[in-house]
Amino acid sequence: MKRKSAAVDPVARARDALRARGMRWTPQRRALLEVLVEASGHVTGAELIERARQRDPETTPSTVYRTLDVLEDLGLVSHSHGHDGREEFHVWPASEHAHLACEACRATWEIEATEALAMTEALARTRGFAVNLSHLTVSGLCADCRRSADAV
Amino acid sequence: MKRKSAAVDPVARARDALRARGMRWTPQRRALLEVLVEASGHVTGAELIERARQRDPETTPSTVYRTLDVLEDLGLVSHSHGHDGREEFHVWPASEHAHLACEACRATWEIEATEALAMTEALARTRGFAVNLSHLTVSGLCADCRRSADAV
DNA sequence: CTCCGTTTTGAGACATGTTGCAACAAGCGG
DNA sequence: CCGCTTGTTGCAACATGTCTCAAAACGGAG
Repeated sequence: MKRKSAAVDPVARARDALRARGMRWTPQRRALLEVLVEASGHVTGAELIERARQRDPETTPSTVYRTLDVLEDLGLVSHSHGHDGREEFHVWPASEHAHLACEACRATWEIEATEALAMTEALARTRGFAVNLSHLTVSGLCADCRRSADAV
Repeated sequence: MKRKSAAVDPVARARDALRARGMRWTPQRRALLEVLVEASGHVTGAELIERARQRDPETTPSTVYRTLDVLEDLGLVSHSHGHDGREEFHVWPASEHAHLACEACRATWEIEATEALAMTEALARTRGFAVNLSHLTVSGLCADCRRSADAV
């Protein structure tokens, strides 16, 4: 008998977190959660809508975006903006981190909190500003693209 | 006789810069440039379209955005993305700088290159990554909003 | 001044989100 | 099991950009 433990199954944990806040567990939210457990790394809003539609073609964008907002409040996803401003969702971040994005080749990397510490601490000290690291995307040119640009 | 010196008038300088690259000087570009010389600080794309329409109601969005792209190539404007991903244009930046944006009160500040140096240098050293500081917006909570949040 | 090649423009479709509002339904209490 | 209350959904309109393509026009050559 394969029964999932509520403490381990992320979908069940999300459900409990919602209920604990007086929010509701709906088929739409369940569907998106199922999409999310199968996603990894970064996904755009459009991709999530696309995948949710494969399960249920009735899926509407506004519900997806609203659900993502709720899940972000719960800390289950976080979002930042790519170099072009499009939203990118990061699912179940193991640790808080920022992103690095190359404007030329579009590759991205993660910047762990420790690596950004010098800046976030400086801002906290001099301005009392609390940086939202998860939302941060640093763009520029990666080492490879920089070399290519020099060659021109 | 009030004649403008080409070396001083920013609109004339933009015109020359365009021509030097084999690009053309059109009424639409001139109109946007005139809007820009009267703008200061940060403006969103929508605001620029709005203002350009006050001069010429025929102004179309695609032309405005394309012109802004061209002017960014020339270094006359730069753009970054606000906390919600919307474009924000910075006109004739005196110096390269990043932005700080409070997610709660929407206030913004500028971060001079020296202040961000610790991070940009670290990324250059460890990853060979060249940060595009002008495009960078760091979001989070400012000192005031952080206090308010604590109070809740 | 006219012609021509090339760059720009404008129109409209499309992409990605956001928002207001009326209808719906989750989950609680009887 | 039935109704209520209140959180959610879906629709449709809007907001902000981007892209394609034919038509217009800049600006240099003749």
